[in-house]
Amino acid sequence: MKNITISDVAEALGVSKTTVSRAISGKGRIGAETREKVLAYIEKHNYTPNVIAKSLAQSKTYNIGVMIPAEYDITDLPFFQSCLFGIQEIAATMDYDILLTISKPEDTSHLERIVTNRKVDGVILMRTFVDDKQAKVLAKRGLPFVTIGSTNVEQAIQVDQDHKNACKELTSILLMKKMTRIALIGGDENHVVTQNRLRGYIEAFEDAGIPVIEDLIYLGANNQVLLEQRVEDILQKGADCIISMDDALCGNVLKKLRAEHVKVPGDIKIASFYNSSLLENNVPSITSLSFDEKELGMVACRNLMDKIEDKETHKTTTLGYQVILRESTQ
Amino acid sequence: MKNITISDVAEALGVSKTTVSRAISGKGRIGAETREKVLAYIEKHNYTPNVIAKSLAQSKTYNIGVMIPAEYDITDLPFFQSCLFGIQEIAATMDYDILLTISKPEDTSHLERIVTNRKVDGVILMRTFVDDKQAKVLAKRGLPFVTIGSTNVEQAIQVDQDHKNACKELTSILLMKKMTRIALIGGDENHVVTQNRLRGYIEAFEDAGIPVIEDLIYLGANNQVLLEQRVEDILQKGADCIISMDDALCGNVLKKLRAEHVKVPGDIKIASFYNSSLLENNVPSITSLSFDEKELGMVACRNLMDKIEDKETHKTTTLGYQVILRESTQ
DNA sequence: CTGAAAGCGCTTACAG
DNA sequence: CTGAAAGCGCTTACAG
Repeated sequence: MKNITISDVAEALGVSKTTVSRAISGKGRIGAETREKVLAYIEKHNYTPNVIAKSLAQSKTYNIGVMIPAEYDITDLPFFQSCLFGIQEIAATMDYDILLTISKPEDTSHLERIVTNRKVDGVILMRTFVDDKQAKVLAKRGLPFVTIGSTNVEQAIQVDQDHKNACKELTSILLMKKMTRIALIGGDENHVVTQNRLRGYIEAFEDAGIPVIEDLIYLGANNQVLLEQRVEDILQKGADCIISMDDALCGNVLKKLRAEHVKVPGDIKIASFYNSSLLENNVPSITSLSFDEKELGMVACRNLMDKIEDKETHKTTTLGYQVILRESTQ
Repeated sequence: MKNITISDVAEALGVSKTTVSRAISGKGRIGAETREKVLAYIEKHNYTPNVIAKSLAQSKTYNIGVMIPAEYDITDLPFFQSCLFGIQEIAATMDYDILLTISKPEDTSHLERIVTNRKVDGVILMRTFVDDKQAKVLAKRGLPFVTIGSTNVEQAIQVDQDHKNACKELTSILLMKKMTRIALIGGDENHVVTQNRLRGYIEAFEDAGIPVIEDLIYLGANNQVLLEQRVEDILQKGADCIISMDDALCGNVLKKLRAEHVKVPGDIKIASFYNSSLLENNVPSITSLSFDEKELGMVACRNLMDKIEDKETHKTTTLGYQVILRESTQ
């Protein structure tokens, strides 16, 4: 039951290992006839190459690392799963596999381990941070990597959804609908994406010539108690709309409003990000920004593959969005 | 910038590669003094072993494969993420990495590829099926593997949550509360777990000496239209309670009930599985069965590691559950 | 306790 | 177009 190797094939066919290797890889000159002969034999005796040996000889692993941040709310966000799906779809077609790592973004030990152990040819970071330790590690090591989300680490190949313009367009529409006291509740301030959304929000006000009410901007709400306080605050300040930066957050906002007997959209309008299944069943239906996460993963992976194989790559790719207006802002 | 190898260390220290290898691995006799010397040098020049070379020499990859089913509702279920988290936590401590593959359970091509390419030392199947192609492939290849969920494939090491008894206890409680027309809406009939839950449901009726109403059992509801029809059916048949086999399903049931102006728990009681964030914000709060997914992943991984290293392993492990009674069944 | 040597299964200059 | 040989960086009987 021992595995058949390239030597076995060579011996059986009376050719050299070199020839067999060439027939398989398609690299180097080789006679058509010889190639056919080798390929036929291989097929018949179903020889399968030992990828580890190939790895060692080529210093390639045919693995890509995918880093998922271990966040408190990770179980709430379908985002990563959809995205991963896209990555895998592309990777599989190129005969690459995915080495998955879940870790806290400030803890680079897992990342350093897989890099040090040379277990991957490149890495995809599923989320970027304002001070991005992981991106820096990769830049320093000189390993190809792409970030999902923008970053100021120069060496990164970036693929991003256009959160800034998405948030800007949403805010503009709300302003057009005569809301002006629009509260913005945000996720982690260390996420680049949070900053981008904020920028979009502000630009919308600027374009409309309406002053931003700084008081209504709340970033970094990361627990239920704090969030409830903020919602109370917002209500007291007489806001006419709340934009939440993700559906999990928005779900909690809605919960609090319900508890306070505040009607949506009667008393206050509501909008959210991601259009995920989390709020799918909410009554009223929730206005939301929608992105294509699977496509995002596919593009990220394709770019990484290109970079690994030293092909030309776009340094930055930005994907679109949809604004879906529903009952909650009517 | 070339990587320092075991030969470099050996040469620098005037010892043999064998000695260096032994100092690092801790295998084989070696003098304490020599070992210290090697270790110190390695530390100072931060030598890191080439895992690929080690792999080739040992025929080990230090990777475990994790197979996630590509299901229509995968984005809805936080289950896999929590479980994965547990797996990775254990794997990392053993210096193993996770090779993740998402694929349709009837399509074994991805699995066969990673096995054929010898990219993993063992596999965890995240879900089992009544006719489990993936488990069969692994059994045939003789690779160590553990299944999350039970299976009739003999070679499998199984780790499961006690869905049968969980469902039985829940049903018993509902029966005790004088509900008897309890509808059961299930997921895919090909999932072993679906069958186990059904068994628990039936046993509860048997134990109570109450006849099961076959008419109220609906398995395989996999789209919204069909589901809505079934809910209409259930209402018409005068059921007093609906148990849904997962929170995504339950969310859709609740949506339909709301549309029909049926009050929960006034007109009908509701119970669900998983106790996930999906229904966290629902009003009324939903009675649910709760499992520890992360623990599940940890146990699965630990068992696989043991199997890979030829240690004793429990052939079957069953983890507990909690019944959380809330407003929806009051 | 230590080392020389073969081996893991490929790839790839180099030579012909 | 084809091959002999060295090399990738480890591990591991075997001998001493």
